Amino acid sequence: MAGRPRQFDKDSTLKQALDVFLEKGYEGSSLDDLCTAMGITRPSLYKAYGNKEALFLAALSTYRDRFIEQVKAILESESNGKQAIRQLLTWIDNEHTAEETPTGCLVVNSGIICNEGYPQIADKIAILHDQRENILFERLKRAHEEGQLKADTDPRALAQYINGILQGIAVLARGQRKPEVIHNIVALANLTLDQV
Amino acid sequence: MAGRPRQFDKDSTLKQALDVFLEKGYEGSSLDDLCTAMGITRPSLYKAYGNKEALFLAALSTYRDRFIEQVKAILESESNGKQAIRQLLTWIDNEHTAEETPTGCLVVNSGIICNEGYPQIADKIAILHDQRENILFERLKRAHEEGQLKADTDPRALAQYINGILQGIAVLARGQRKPEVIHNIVALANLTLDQV
DNA sequence: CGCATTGTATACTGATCGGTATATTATCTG
DNA sequence: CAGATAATATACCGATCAGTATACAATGCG
Repeated sequence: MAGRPRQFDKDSTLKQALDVFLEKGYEGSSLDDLCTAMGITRPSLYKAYGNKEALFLAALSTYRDRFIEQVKAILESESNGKQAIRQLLTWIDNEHTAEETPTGCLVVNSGIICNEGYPQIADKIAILHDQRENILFERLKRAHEEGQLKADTDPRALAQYINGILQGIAVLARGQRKPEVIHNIVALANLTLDQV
Repeated sequence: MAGRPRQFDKDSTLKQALDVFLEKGYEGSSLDDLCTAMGITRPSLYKAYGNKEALFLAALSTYRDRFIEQVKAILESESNGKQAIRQLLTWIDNEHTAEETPTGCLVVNSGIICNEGYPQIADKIAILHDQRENILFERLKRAHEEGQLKADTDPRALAQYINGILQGIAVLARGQRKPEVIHNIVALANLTLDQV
């Protein structure tokens, strides 16, 4: 038998929680912060999501889904694999320099803090890192097979390199650095792509 | 008139505090954690360092000093600027893959967490980031002037790129990733250096 | 309507946080 | 030794943390 219906939209409150986590990090986001931003009270939050860690994991999942969806779309938008990676770098550049608030990347930010003391989060972060690398790898492997990369280029190593570039950019975007810095990094990463 | 002498070595306890901050981050390191690792009690810590934030800033300074000293030595160990950067990348690689505990880089780790809520720390982190970039820039500028880089290469942009690579590696080193990943990134960054 | 069910609001819990007041201990000076 | 000074140890402070017990409000079903 159904009782009183939930008086908020679970997806939109989750999105609001995600914004808080992005800005303040996992430990830095208190339940007061979260409840205020989500416009609900603590018992409602716990009924809907379980606890703080489960809420974070749920937010992390939506973040991952959004991110991977966009990355896949970009990687498939170009028939040339190398060109697809260049598009990805440009997109990441815009993504991290357009916004006002320097939030960086939730996966990178959380991976730095939560590797100890929060095993569930650490495990999930590790999986997300692997997923990212693998998406890049799959696309580059195809490019390699299609002869768009040099024969002696290792698609796995190249995927790890691009992934590393993305993480370096995420760190810089978290600070209040000038957008120019990220532009320059992307430009030089593109130089690398000329050689593989 | 001197009273009771301090019963611990301020430098060595600072080093122990640094290890805690490296492992657990600023917010994640409680005073109990710090006092236990340092082998002193809270009042002693406050007498010697002021408070938690001042202790962290002091630890950050020693970390900076150690880091910059080593970087400068490496950058000056080679007469060729490009070769010096390659040495630096190799050193960073060893540094982040040799140790057992994945600590990453204190500047990178702290910059991600403390950019809001701890203005003093955020300011210092920003300065340290600039210092790092400038050390790389100075060396690359010299290399440029000595004709070791292409005429149209911008030493500033290249310094920012290398700095970004170092930060990406620091993120990866913080996780429990395979050393192979960092090796591959360094190898591809070296490819970039062939082109500048 | 009456009842079961489920979400919401208020107010609270024990634990832990950074920081400190008080008292004691150890040193230097005279 | 006596007194001044400074570091130590114990025990505590208010604030905040994540999480919850209790009471109330809103729905569906009969």
